[in-house]
Parts: sequence; C-alpha cells; structure tokens
Amino acid sequence: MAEAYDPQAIEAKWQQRWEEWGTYQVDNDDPRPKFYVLCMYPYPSGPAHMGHVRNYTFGDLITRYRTMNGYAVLSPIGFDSFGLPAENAAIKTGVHPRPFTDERVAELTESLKGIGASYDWRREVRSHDPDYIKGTQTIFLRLLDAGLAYRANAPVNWCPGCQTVLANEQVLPDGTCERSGDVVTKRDLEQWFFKITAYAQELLDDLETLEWPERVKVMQRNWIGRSEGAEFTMRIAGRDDLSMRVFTTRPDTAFGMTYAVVAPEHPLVTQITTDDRRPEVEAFVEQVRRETEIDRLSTEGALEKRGVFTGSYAVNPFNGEDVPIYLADYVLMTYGTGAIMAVPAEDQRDWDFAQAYGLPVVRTVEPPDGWEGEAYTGEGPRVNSRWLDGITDTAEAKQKAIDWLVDQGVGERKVNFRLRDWLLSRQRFWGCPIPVVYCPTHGMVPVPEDQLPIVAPDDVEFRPTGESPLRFHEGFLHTTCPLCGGPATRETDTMDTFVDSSWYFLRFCDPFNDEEPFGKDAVSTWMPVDQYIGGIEHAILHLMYARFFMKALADIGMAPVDLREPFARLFTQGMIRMGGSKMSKSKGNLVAPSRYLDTVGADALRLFHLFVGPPADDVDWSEQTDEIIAGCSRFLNRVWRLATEPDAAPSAPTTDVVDRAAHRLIARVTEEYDRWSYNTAVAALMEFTNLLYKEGATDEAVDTLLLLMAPMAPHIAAELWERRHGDHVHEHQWPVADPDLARIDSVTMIVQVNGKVRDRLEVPPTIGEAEAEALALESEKVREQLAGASPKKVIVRPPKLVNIVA
RNA sequence: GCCCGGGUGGUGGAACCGGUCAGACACGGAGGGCUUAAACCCCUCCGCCCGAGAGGGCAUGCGGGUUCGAAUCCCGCCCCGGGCACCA
Repeated sequence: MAEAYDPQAIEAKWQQRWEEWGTYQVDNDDPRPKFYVLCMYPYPSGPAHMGHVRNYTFGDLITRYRTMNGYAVLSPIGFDSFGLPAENAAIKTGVHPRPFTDERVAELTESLKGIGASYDWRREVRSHDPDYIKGTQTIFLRLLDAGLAYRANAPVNWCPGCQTVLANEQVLPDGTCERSGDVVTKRDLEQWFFKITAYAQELLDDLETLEWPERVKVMQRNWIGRSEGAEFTMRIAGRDDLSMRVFTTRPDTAFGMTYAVVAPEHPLVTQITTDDRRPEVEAFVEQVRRETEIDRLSTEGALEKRGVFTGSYAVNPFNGEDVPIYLADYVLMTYGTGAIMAVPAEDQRDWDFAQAYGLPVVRTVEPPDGWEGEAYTGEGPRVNSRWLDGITDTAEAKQKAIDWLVDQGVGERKVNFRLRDWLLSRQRFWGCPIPVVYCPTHGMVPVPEDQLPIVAPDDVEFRPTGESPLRFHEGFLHTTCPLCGGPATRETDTMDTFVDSSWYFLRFCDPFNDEEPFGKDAVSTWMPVDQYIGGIEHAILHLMYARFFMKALADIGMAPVDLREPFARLFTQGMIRMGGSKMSKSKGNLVAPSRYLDTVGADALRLFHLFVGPPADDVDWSEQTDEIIAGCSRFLNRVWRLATEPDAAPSAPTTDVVDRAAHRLIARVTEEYDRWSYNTAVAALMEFTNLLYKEGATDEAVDTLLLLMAPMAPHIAAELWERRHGDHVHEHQWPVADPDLARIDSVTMIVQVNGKVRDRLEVPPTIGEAEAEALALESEKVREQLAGASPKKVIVRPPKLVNIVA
C-alpha cells in the first residue's frame, strides 16, 4: 500500500526547506533578467485572513512561475506597521503599541509562511523599525528642503472619533471618516502638507503609460479632476478699491451672468457686505461654519436658507452690467478662486438658486426646439451675446471669449484641479514623528539628518485628547535648537501612515543601506515593480500618493531621474464577500484559513482561490465553498495517487494520445498563466489528470503535470517531484511545448445547412477552401438536406466550417 | 444624474478574433459498482419542454437590428455591483 497524501507533513517540510535554503532570496547582482513582483504590504492585524491568502497566492504563483522561466525574481514582504488600531488598543488596554504590533507581525508572518508564500525574508521592512523611520524622516526633510513639504494654516478635516485630522482622501463621500465612521468636521489648524498638486498634470498624463485596470485609472482621473476654463476679474460696482476673481469653465456663457457668488469664507466678505445686510450676512456665515461637511455638500435642504445677498454688485466685464453678489454655501473657498459668476440658463445649480431667490435668467445658448428642461448645457447657437451670437461650436465660443478677456487685460485661460495638497500630519502617537523643532528665535528648524531617527519614547500615556501623546511627554517635547543650541520644542505630530507606504517598495531594493533610505543603483536594478497586486480599495489613496512620491523623489535627485512611475503593471484582485458584504474583521464575518490548513492543507486552499473564478472577480463565501475546497483536495489526491501508485491508471498508456495532450497542455497553461486565467488553467490540469486516469499515465506526462502545477500547489509538486527525481521542481525550467506534438493534425470541420449543423468531418487543419467545400457537398447528410436542390451560396471557413445556404 | 463593470444550467464558472446543434472544469443531484456496513474510491446520467424511442421545439436579462451564422457586434429598455456627484 502506497503512502497516503499527508498535506500537513509535506507542507511543513517544504516551508522549512525553502526558508533554510533561501530558495527565493535574490541578490542585486543576479545576472538573470529581473522581475519585481509585489503584493501590497499588509497592515499587521493578526493572523492572515482569506483576503491575504487570496492576495499572496497570486503573488506567490507569479514568483514561482517567473523563477521557473529564468528570471531573477524580487519578491519581498514587509509590514505597514504604524497605524491607529495599535494605538486604540493601547488606549483601551494600556499595552504599548510596539509590543502589540510586534506580536501581530509575528502572527501574520507565521500564517504567511503557512500558506507557502515565498519571499526573500532578509529584505523584510516594518514601518515602525528605527531604520525605516530614519528613511521616512530623511525623505521628509529632503522634500521639505525642496519646498514640496510645507506647513500652513488651513481648514482641515477633523475626525472626532479618531481625534485627528484626516486627508481629503480619507473622508468618504458622505462626509464620514473611512476608519471610524464618525462625521468629519472642519477645523482651522496649522498642519503639514505635501505639494502633490505640483504634480497634478503629470499624475494625470502618466496614467496613459501604465498597464493598470481602466477603472482604477478612471478613478484617479476623476480625483485629479482637471477642468479647463478662464479666470477673470470683476470690479465691485461703486468701489474702485475692490475687485474679485472668478473661475469658470464656460466663459462663452458670460453674457448670461445674472448674479455672482462668493464663498462664505471668502476674505472679501466683510468688505462687500453693506451695513443694512450685515446682520443677515454674519448670521449666514456663522450658520455655514457650524454646518458639517455633509449638510454643506448635500443637495437636500431648502435652497432659500443656503444663500444670502451681500448688498454689493459686481460688474460683468463682458457687457458692463451690474449683477448682485451673493454668498452661498455651495461655493467652496478651496476650489478655484472661491468666487463664481452665475449663469442660471446654462448651469443647473445656478438655475435652482436663481429660482429660489427670484433672480433673472438670460439664455445665451439657444436650446433645441421643444426644450422643456431648465438649464441647457448642450450645443446650440449663442444668443444675447453680442459678438458671440450665432456661434454654434462651444469650443470656438470659449476660445473667442478667452481671447477677448486677454485682449481687455482682465483675464486669461486657466486650468483648475480638484486635487488638493496632501495633509500629512496626524495628532497621534503611533506614526513616524515629523523631524522638526520649533525655536523661539529661529522658528521652525529641520532636525539635521545626522540626528535621525527621531523615535518616539516608550513611556507615554495614551489618552484621546485630540493631541499627540508626545505633546505631554516632557523628555520628548523639550530639546535644543540645532541652530543656536537654545531651548526648543519638538513637533509632536506624526505622519500619515500613507507616507510610510509611499516608498517601501524602494527600500526593498536596498534594505541594508544605512547611509540612505535607498541607493539609486539598487533602485535602477529592480524598479519599476513589474507586477503589483492588491485590493481595489487603494485605487486612489495609496496608489496616488506612491506615484507622487516616485516623481518627487526622482526630481529631488534621490531616485533615478527617469523613473517616473513605481508600478508598471497593477492587478486588483476581487474581494471576498460573505452574506453580501465584504469579509472583514470589523464585520465579524471572517473565516480563518487555519481551519483549512489543518485539514485539506495550504495547497488545496490555494488551488481553491485560483479555481473559484477569475482573479479580478469577487468571491462569495457560501455554503458551497467548503464543498469546492474539498473538490480541490480531491484533485490533489488524484494527482498524488497517479504519481505514487503504479496501478492508479491503466498500465498500457495510449502513449501517442497522452504525449500530444501533454504538449497541448503546456501550450495552454503557459498562455493562461500569462493572462491571469488561473481558473481555466486549473481546469486544464484537472482535465489532463482525468485523461491520464482514462488513457494511462506516462512518466513524462506526470512530470509535465507536476511542473505545470508547481506554482499553484507548490508543496505537493515539490514532494512528488523529489520522490520521483530526487531534485527540486521549482529549480526546473518551465516546460516548452513541442510544436510538432502540440499541433493538432486533425480538426473537426462543421458542415451546416442554413446555419444548422448537419455533419462533422475530420479534416487536416491545412485544408483549402475548394477541398473543404467539395468534401462538404459530398456529405450524405448534406445531400439529404438539399434533396437534389443546388445551394444558393456556400460559405467556406477552412478548417472550421462550411455553411451551405439552400 | 453621469462614468465604468456585469446579467450564461440547481450553483461557481467555460466559450481568447462572431463559426464544434453554448454549458469546459468543478460543486450539487440521480442511479450503479466496491464494502458485512459506512467513509474513501470508481462508473453512468443531469439546460428546459414535448416524445416510449428515433427525433423535434425552445434556450446565454428583455425587445429590435446587422450577418450565411450572434452569449460575442449595433440600437432601445430592465436589473445587479462599483466609482463620481453642488469642483463653478
């Protein structure tokens, strides 16, 4: 009796070997062509969950597949180990975030090894390691020096639950915090920003060069939000000392301006408010201040309460007419100039506001006959617009309007972006400290690089105060000024954890460098990442920030100047759902992988994730799932028996059939690996196995099967290969299909009469048109159908089909 | 409202460029074999409807269209998922 398949025994054995042998360690001077495969480094929240298993199964498959194809594959792993959960746990339990995090990292490391994922563990990075902190701080200081980091007072997003400010990207569309779900409010605070807006155009343009899912690119384009238009000056009627700037995307409609609006926070408000309007205006400004982001951006609510007349008038430069200036909460100080011209006839918001306040409407684009809508934004001839009248093409009319503004010296073409600068400071403890000090004499002074890293102390108290606990730690807070040596205080804010994740892929290229965060040569060797894998939830945040960092680091000379994009190819895997919602710790619907590792084993679980459907699709974890996993395990058992029991399959294999099938399989699976069609690749392996059970197995056929499944189910493939050959399957070259054997030398040609299949003929694939037609017409079944009539038309598509139209 | 995806058997999914009466592979189900029995394992069958059978009809969300031929292309509609949404 042959030995049974024992997944636990062989998986433990091979995981240990891969680690001991350093199978997937790779050096920077490796002569093979490079391939950098990277899964987004995880936040260490404890043992791996199914989402991790899915993610790292894909990454591991690529690592092993590329290695077998002769590449030097860089496959590193690390941990995004700063962040709120560890600090919240500290507040709750008093345990310092460092030991808490280290424990979670150890757990996640164990379970990643448990699924057989292969990494160069020497290169591991953790955001909270002093080495890494030093790198993050060095980069910050260089960006500060280059003017790409700055401090400013700004109305910022404040989350009362997290007791910290948030980046715009971390506020959900409904105005709540993406982490805690609390309603985010606005506060005026002195904060740190990265000048990501300096790269708005390049971030937009370079999307074209990336092999990324289209929907991720679309999301980024929307987020950057480029809009072209004009900016111009309007005089305030009767006030020669005052004027305001407005931005519009439709300068061609300016003759239809019937009022103007400035944001309630606009600096001009106090000056343009007339005395009789002052009480009302002040009350309105106060009301808007108190409104949450949700109220303010909501389309609900009575418009009558959402604006107020200032008492002043602006002069429309196009026709010299005065229009009333209003305040309205829907005009935002943070976009454009914080002031707009309002054209109700061609803008629905302006239309609605005009209706509520009894303001006039002047059409400047003639709507089509029978138009019953309100604002009309389509094409049509200009009217009521003097020198624009009659122009139908909007682009042309815009250009003329802009030319006129330039001519008059009151305005010019202007491009605006929705993208705002990246607010990076956080009033939290468990993040990378911002390395600057404040000196009474010298103001803000960067900490010299030779004094890095600035590491937070361990003996702090965790209280949710709205300020970093560092602020209450006397030893950390008080220091000396690097310039004058006098007493100074440290910055106590820490950095957003997205700063850490914006350069970790560069550190992986050069993890032992203690001079610099990374060396240019090492980065040139490996970058860009050839295949990046992660969840769609990072479509904007992480993937935008990292792109910005890459460009900025190249420009300030830290990275190679021509390295503009970090991730050449991106794959976003589907998420795992249960009962209709995403499987997550917070929803309490996690299924622990250990349950499967302890029974069917890691290979079967990995195979399930590959087999269940296209990698990009979501997976529904249902009652059926366990059955499918059991099916994957059954398949591995069949392979095991085939490779270990001589009489598992018929003893006299039909060698010819099996050989040909094996070589067709090589061609098919290779092609499917290359296009991420893993579910059909597994199906092909199953089909082949079924064939071997039926036709008999040759040694060569079983070897082919093991080689092809080695990236998917690495442990069983390694074990069986070693038993058969004594060496290591993953060190083998990927098999190449013999074209003579893989070639199909007889195909079934379909013969249709009026589109219905009436016969099938075995023909050589090289058959010509005339021959195919002749063969088809000779078919008895065709003659029956035709009953002597001659065909009207014959469509011949050799070698696949002949269709006879009677 | 706008922009992307997607609707295929009882289920997950195949079908790369329009061409093997669509449904690979797997799950599930039915029947059978092995077994004292069960599990494991093996074999056969399973889109729907009519028919004893041969066979016929209908089928890829719905309605049209293009084509010798449509799950695949075009137009209109319905449903599901995701993104954006006072950004002037």
